[in-house]
This record gives sequence, structure tokens and C-alpha cells, in this order.
Amino acid sequence: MAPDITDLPHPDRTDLRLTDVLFALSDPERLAIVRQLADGPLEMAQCHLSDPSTPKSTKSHLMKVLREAGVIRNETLGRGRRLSLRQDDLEARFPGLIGSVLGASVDR
Amino acid sequence: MAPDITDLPHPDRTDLRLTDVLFALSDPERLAIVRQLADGPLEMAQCHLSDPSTPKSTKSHLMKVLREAGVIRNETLGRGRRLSLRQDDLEARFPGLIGSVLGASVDR
DNA sequence: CAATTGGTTCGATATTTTTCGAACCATAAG
DNA sequence: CTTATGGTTCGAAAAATATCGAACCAATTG
Repeated sequence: MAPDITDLPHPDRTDLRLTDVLFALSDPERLAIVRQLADGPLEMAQCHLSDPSTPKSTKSHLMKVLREAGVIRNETLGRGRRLSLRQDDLEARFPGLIGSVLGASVDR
Repeated sequence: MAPDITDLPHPDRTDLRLTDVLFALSDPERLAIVRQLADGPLEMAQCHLSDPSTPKSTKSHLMKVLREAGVIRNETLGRGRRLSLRQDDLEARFPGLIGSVLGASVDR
């Protein structure tokens, strides 16, 4: 049977590409999502965008870019989704990178 | 008199924006340029792209993106240009970032 | 089972970024 | 002064990304 739509593909730790990760982090909205997840996993419904009226399809697309780059994990939880930062995988593949990004002061 | 075309604008250290820097570094060709400059300044003519037949206008545009993000400095030197990585400024503004990027293994 | 909630996917359109030739500019060399 | 070299800028076209509504799907609730 075909893979259930509810479990989305995640790249393996060893397959993470630096340029893809940097690109995913280079958008302010996506970076803000990552900052929220730095404090721990979050249900997607509790992960808010700067503009709360953003359509859900747009939000879903932002998550897709982050997920496909290997920055976040997106798993089914109940009827929603649980988002988490792949901090260990990122640290293993690109030591120091995610820490410096999270540590950087927020842009004005 | 109008500013000479030969000295290009560079953002001040304090004005560097994380997302712009990450975006500039997120392109494989631009990242390769940055890696070359990690060993020290280089004349632009000696800074080679993966495809040597790339038009000079394209090469110039790659440098523009890096310069406007504050990643590199581009100064007149003789009849050419001297390129350098703004390592100190990057380190001051985003501690650890450029080091982790340069330290990361090259993508396959 | 029906309705609601929370989310993905698809397709079209808008926006951004890239590419590249042509024109142009400044310096150095003849 | 003329030519060659090394580069920027402009404008148009191509390619990549983002946005968003509609359709759809799965789990929970009534």
C-alpha cells in the first residue's frame, strides 16, 4: 500500500545539505518558526506566524521547506501535528551552526 | 560630485541582517566563493567559478549579492577588484556563524 | 454517521531571483 | 591618444519561490 499521507518524508541526518539548510533559515518567517521550536516541540496549531491571518496552505508550505531541508520534524500527533527542531541532527552534521543562528540577535 | 562607481556601497557592520547573510550563503556557487576567500583576500580575476565560462555579468551579480549582504568586501585594486571576506564583522555581529559555515564539510 | 478541527496537496498566479548580452566605465599598457 | 583588461550596470527573458483558494484527508467530537 502507498505510504500514508500523514507521515511525511524527512531527509536522513547524513543527507542534510548545508545550502538547503541555510536557504530554509534565510526567510524571516521560517527563522521565526525555528526560534519558537528552539524552546521545545510545539503543536503546529500553537506555532504562530507573524501575521495570524496567513492562510493555512501558506503556513503548510513554510513547514514543508523547513522539513525538506531537514531543519524540523513534522509528525502526526492526534488530529494535528507535532513540530520539532532537529537540533541533534543539525549539530551532528553542521557543528555550531544552529547554535549560532539561534544565538544571533533578532533582526530589527 | 556623485560617488564614483568604482567604490561600491557596503553595509555597516551593525546593519548586517542574519536572514540576508544566510540567503547569500545559501547558494552553492556563492558559498564556494566564500570558501575561497576564507584563505585570505583574492583578486576577483583569480576567484574562479565552478564553470569558468560563466559570463562576467553573472559573476558580478554573485559578488553583488554577497557584498550587499555584508559577507564580502569588494574594493578597487589597480584595474581590477580585491575581494575579501568580512570575517571580523560577521564574527562580531553573528558570533560563531561564519566559522561553522566554513567548518562544515562540502556538500556532495 | 455527521460535523468540526487541523492539516496537506494541487494548480494557478504573483513575486523574486537568476542569467546573460550589450553598453558602459576606469585603469594600465603601448 | 588608442587599445586591452577587468569589471559594473541595465534591461529583458528565464527560472525558481511564494501565495492562496479549493479540494481533499484523517482524527476527534457530537
